[in-house]
Amino acid sequence: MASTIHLDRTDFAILEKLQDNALLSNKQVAAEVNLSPSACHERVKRLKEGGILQGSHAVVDPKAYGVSFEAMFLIQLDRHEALLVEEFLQEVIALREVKSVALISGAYDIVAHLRVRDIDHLKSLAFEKFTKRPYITKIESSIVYDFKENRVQKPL
Amino acid sequence: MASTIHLDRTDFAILEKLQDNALLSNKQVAAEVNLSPSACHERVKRLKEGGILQGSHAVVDPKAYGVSFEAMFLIQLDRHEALLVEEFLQEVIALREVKSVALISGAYDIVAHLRVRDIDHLKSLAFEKFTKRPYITKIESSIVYDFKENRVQKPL
DNA sequence: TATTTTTCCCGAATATACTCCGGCGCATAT
DNA sequence: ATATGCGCCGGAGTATATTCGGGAAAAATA
Repeated sequence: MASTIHLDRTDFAILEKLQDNALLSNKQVAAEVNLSPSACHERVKRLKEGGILQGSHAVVDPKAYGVSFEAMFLIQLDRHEALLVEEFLQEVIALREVKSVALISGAYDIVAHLRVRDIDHLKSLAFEKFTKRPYITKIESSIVYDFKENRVQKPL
Repeated sequence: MASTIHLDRTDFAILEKLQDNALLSNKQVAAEVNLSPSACHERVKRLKEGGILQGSHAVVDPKAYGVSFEAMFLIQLDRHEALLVEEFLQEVIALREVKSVALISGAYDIVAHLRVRDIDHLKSLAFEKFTKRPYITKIESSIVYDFKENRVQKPL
């Protein structure tokens, strides 16, 4: 079972390297954590099979897709039927402009992170894909001036 | 220059595969986009050199780091001196609990996405690392019930 | 303490993939 | 019609991934 796997210092070192750069060759990772390639390979294999290493993704310049800036919508819903909310989240994440969507507690219910071409695009997105919906009470639309992300986790 | 590179359908197909799974071998990608390995390799090389393919990162189960849930802080600042804000963002993103931080326009100024061990951890994080700061007017603290992310971009 | 068991490492061997290069075909321009 | 450039292919050599067996060290057992 996944949760029963015990991770030692070396495992964390491997995870750190691969979170930083998933394209490192097994040989390179092995060298950086002072292991032979075969030993390192076995660990990585175990981490994958144990569900610790869940995948890896290339990062592509959004400009290549015509994105010029990002925005966020802070959304309030008038009622919270679980089914309705789940359906909404599904529809939202299916939009190509949506980078992420979070369902949260508090004054706002949903935070959507968007990638858009220009202001007109943002406008039409807001009005045609969001505002229209009857169960949305309020949308606070924000431009993202700066966004920083930690792709490498560290022990808490 | 990077922005002058022209991407065709095949390039986008390659980008899509690698965003979905950065560990695909060049051979596999080539097969999926109906190209010989050498031709595919040349394209990937060009995409990297052109700054389109910016890197790739492994995704690790947060539970491995003792994370049990996520939270968000919606933060208001009382003044917006650029230098102060930038410094704050730097300090925030440097925290191991912070997954991402966004500086936005509108009623709130900053959205921080956090990974925490438990409620006590969230509490201490809020009070010791955020609330303390004099220039923070208000923090709206939210639990993240659900979070969905699109790791594969599609043309707008 | 002696013995068993487990865990984890290494090195070698094989299979597979990367990488570069020469040449060909097609589309476009002259 | 001919020339030019661009992108593709296939092959050869090299490097890497992956598997396997065996051995050392630690942990558990008696």
